[in-house]
Amino acid sequence: MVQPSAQPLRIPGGPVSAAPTVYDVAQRSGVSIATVSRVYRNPDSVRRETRDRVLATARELGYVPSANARGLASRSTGVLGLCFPDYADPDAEAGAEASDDDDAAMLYSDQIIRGMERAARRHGYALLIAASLNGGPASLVSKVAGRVDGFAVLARTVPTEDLEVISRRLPVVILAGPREIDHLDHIEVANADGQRELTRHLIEDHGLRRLAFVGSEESSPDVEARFRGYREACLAAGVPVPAEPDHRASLMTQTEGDRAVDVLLDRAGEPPRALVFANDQMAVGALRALERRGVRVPADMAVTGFDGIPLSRLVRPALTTVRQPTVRMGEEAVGLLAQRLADRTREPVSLMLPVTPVRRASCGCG
Amino acid sequence: MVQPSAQPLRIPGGPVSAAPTVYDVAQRSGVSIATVSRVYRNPDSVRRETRDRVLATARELGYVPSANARGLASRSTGVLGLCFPDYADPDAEAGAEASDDDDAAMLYSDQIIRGMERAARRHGYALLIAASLNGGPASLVSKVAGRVDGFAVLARTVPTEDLEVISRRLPVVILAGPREIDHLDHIEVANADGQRELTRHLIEDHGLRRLAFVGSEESSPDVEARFRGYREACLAAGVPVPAEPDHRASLMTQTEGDRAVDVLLDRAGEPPRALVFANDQMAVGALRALERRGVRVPADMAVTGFDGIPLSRLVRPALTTVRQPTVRMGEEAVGLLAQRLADRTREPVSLMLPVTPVRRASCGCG
DNA sequence: CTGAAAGCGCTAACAC
DNA sequence: GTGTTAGCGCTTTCAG
Repeated sequence: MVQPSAQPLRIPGGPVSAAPTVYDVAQRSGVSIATVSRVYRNPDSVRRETRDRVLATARELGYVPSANARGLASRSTGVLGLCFPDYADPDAEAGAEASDDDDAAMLYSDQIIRGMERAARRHGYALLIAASLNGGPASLVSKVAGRVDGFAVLARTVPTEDLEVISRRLPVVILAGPREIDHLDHIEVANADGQRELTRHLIEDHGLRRLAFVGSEESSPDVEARFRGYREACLAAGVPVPAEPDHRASLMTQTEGDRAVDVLLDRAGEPPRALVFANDQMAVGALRALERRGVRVPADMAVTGFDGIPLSRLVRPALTTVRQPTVRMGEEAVGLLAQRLADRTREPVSLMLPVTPVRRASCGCG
Repeated sequence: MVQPSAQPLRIPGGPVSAAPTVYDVAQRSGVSIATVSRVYRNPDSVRRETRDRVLATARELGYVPSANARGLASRSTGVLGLCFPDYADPDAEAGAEASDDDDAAMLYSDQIIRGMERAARRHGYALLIAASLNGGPASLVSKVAGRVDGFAVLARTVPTEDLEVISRRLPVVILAGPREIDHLDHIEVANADGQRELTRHLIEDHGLRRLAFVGSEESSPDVEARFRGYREACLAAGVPVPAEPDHRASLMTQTEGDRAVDVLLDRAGEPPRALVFANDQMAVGALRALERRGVRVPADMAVTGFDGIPLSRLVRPALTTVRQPTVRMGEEAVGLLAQRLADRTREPVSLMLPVTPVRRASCGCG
């Protein structure tokens, strides 16, 4: 049987010809492009017979609807986005290679991706993820923003000014960190609460009263909040309340945690009995430094971190820390986006998610 | 200062007016739309002065380029995709909630996402991820395929027929499983090698000669390959070679692993000394069942799994298994896609990635 | 270096 | 049920 109008069929694997469009399918199956469109968008609105014919030719031609054209015409994509910074702690990567497997390198962002992916799936959305890499005028932003119905941004990934502009066009939710723009939806975690509770535990349950807090040089709202919680616990327990962290690391990496130990223990005066780090990475580095110096943990020195990264459980002694609800953050983010997509006039929401202290060996528990 | 032509500026947070387009920016900054376009695509081709003016109005208007329109016009998106089945082992989810944290629920697909995300980032692509949920005629496919420059599919996620059609239009790489379509790029893991080595270890290093293999009812190429490796090891060691798995579970879940133990141990004849499961989930379930029955692992019974999921390390005794290079699979997938995008005429590639046996307590090691 | 004009492939009213 | 007709917002020659 000879094909009426040309449109030569292709041999799979051969060079690719121009992709067939609704027009090709329509012409070949003897209907209008509108009908072809309907077959894909709302199958029931087309007579069964017609539909089958269209689907058959589509298949025959290798027709794949262009989501771009679709999005352009319908102004919606069915995709949610996530932008985050290019976290790449060289220490972490190195540690992972040496480690038993890949899990140690699981990052904060990976967990959020997991949460968002699951939630997005439930809501019928796909997820577009992009890490900032710095490019042209509106690189990351234009890459994601123009392609999704709404998206989440990890704090400080996108310049506030850009966010301001974009958020005028589509729903954006800010994750972690402070609410940079007050009319946006926002999700943060109870940093202060977590650090306060952990510190209280050290002081009251373990009877430690000489503590040292290690923060970061760079001002970070998260770290500040944690320090605040630390101070509150000291205050409540009648322990001297420091005005400043005992040490500020230049980066919150393992190497810097290691260095912090040297700084703190070589300082004049009586050394602390507990090292409270603002994140797990530094605490892990500290564990190594202490071992090297022959300081026993937790017998001679308690150590705590913050975040609850997988690595915290793998090190010996296992690290006492405060776990952030990362997966849940991702889920909540999708929830907020979905809600705002449904009602743009809704009042901006700010969620504070609870954290959970995890007591392990490094503080003397377990 | 009064604005010349209307285009009212908006108050952040207020109701959203129609999004500004190149036309708005062009008109307002006194250039043509072509120039606006150039400013974003190739900044150097526009006089600095003009460019700054355009960028300024763009910002003022809250202009965000539409990636859809861009993709439509330029036929490329800068996005790679990943499709995978909606793995949702109820057992795993439940276990995770009870567990210390979220890591236990890290799935195979999550690891691959990690690998692809990192690699995509390095190659300058964003990643679109979508789990199959079954929808209209070409649901998953049309959602992803029309939106990306190329994508990876976890075996059996998309009907082979659909894949056949789509792969005529854009690069596709098949992950794991058999190469359903022989002219596509393909990545698989050395299932047989891994299982053979693990089995050899059980027989030669631990002196076990009465083993039982648990596969799946549903025919799965991965499981078949693992069983093949198992048989090869038996053959090489002079142990009786079974024609069929000793048991086939209906699903490869924890519950079924539990059931398998009952079936195997309540069978007439001498019970096995080692249980070799085709995946970790079942092995974990078996561990629980054995404990309940008072069978000591590994003293009375060795147990092994396959996959190397995080949970395998968390259970007690820790599970001996074979780790799949999941993250690397994701990375390689991006690599293959990037290469094919650069040269469509390239010969199809099939990669076989090595796996690594992980000896832990459940087989008598560690 | 900049502008004009022709699409890219699809959806969405609105007729028939 | 199905066809017609406009765009959606941007890129891309081709002129100037």
